[in-house]
Amino acid sequence: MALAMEISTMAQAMQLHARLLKSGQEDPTHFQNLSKLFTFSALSPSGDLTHARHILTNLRTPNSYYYNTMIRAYSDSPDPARSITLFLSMHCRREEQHGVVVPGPDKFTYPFVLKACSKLRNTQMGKQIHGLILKSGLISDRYVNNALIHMYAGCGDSGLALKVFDEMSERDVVSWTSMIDGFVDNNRPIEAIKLFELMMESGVDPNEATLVSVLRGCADTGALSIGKKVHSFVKEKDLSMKANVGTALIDMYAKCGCIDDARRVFDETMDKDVYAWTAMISGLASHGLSEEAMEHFELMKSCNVKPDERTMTAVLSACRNAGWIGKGLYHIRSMKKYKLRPTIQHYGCIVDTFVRAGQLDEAEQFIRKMMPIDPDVVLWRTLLWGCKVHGDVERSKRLLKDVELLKMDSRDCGSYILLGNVYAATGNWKEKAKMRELMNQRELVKTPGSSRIEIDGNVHEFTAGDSRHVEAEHIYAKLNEMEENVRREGYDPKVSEVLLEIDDDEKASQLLHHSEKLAVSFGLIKTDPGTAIRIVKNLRSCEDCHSFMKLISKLYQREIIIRDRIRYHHFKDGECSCGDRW
DNA sequence: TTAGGGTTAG
Repeated sequence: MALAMEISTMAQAMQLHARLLKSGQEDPTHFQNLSKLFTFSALSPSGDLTHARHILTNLRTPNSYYYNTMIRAYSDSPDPARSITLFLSMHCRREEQHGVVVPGPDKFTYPFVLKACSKLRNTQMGKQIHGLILKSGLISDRYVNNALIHMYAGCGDSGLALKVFDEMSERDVVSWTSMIDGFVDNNRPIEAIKLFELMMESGVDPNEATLVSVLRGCADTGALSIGKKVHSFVKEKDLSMKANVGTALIDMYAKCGCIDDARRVFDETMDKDVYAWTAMISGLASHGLSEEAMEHFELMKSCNVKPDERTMTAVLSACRNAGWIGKGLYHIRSMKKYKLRPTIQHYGCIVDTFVRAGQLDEAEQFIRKMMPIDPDVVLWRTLLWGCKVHGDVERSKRLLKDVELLKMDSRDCGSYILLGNVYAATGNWKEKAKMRELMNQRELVKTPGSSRIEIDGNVHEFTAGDSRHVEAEHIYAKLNEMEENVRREGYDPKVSEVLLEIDDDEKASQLLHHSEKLAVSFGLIKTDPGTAIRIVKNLRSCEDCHSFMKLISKLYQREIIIRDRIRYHHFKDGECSCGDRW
């Protein structure tokens, strides 16, 4: 016991360990202490992995617990590759220093090393380890399978993740959650929501993690009614107080256009941390409520919650949406105070603020002279987009020469398309044609715009020019009919009747979604603003949509709210709250 | 042992 009390620092432990090794004595108390110290240094957030590794290296008879714990610690560290290296030494039963034989991997080893593969997005290694698991006979282990799902999804292959999930004989809540989360992370939120529903039908009780994942899926698709159902579930189970679920709810409501509900959840959330505050600030900012967003930021600081990089992005985007250049500059400078280093996103917000205010000179100077880091394609594209909007042909020509956007990221179709548009705006049709040709040569497929809409709890997804939806024929027929009406008579109020008819007969027809046709927006007229927001959320041709909404709000004398990529637009009597900068 | 909240632009 005396010995146990003695060992309280790593140095003492090392010393004693060396002494004991030398004398050949083995004191069980000592090893118990060493094990405790090892676990502490490997697993506590303040732990020192070099110490833990040192202990492991010097053990005479290391058991798999030590190795597994070390692999686990490495997989959570900033350098997960070490986790794989150590795993390989276990796999090869490689002898470490002092002739110590390394234990082989067991069912605890695999989940940790798979996590490292996921973090490194190393599918190849993940697949090889999957092979080893098959050979080892551990493939029926639930934990191992759950980790495999997570690994494949984390590496961007939700198909393989689903294969593992499907082939599992016994699934638990973690299996379901990992798969749901994997779908969300791989931009398949509709499948995520469907799987969640299937999970409920199967009688598996979701936990907080599941709810958080499915709420993220709802936020991505605008699936408000499912989000609301989840919220009721949260209330029933009395989970709403938890900050993680609260944050997911705030984000979901804000992204579905229900800022009041977001505020309500925020007020109910106990122990608001930086995540919850950031979700609220960013939601307010995207709803054009910049003043309130800044008030929340001040309030957050007065509650002793320190902002992080993401909070600052939300704050800067509030400044951007309000057109506050001075404030934006003030806040990006203030980041130093919080020991935060501005990233390209933060600088991007500032450049965008200049661009939106039409201060293209300032924007360019800022990129060239004020930024301590190299600008990326997105930044140059923001400026180029500004040239197009503000008709600064000379600058765009100069930028095209100087910046060589295409070389910076030759796989990014957005640049080609924007450049093509700029050339077209300057009347340079030859160059525009060249862009198209270049895209073809490099075999770039134009990423189509896509949007999703929820009807009666089902989320439908559409891709521009896509005709795979089961009701596609009807939908496109109606779209064409409406488009014809518009073309013939300007705006035709009969359109709303057509829509009502569609609404009664076939629900699917609300899914008027995007093609880059104006007709897209018609579906909003007889639906609530929340639906309107959700439909146009991903619209590409915002300019068309914007002018169309002005027309509709005037004709129908009602308020319409839509959201483009940056903010919400409130149309009243044909005027938009954003000051109509289109 | 495994899963889990907030960011911009396009």
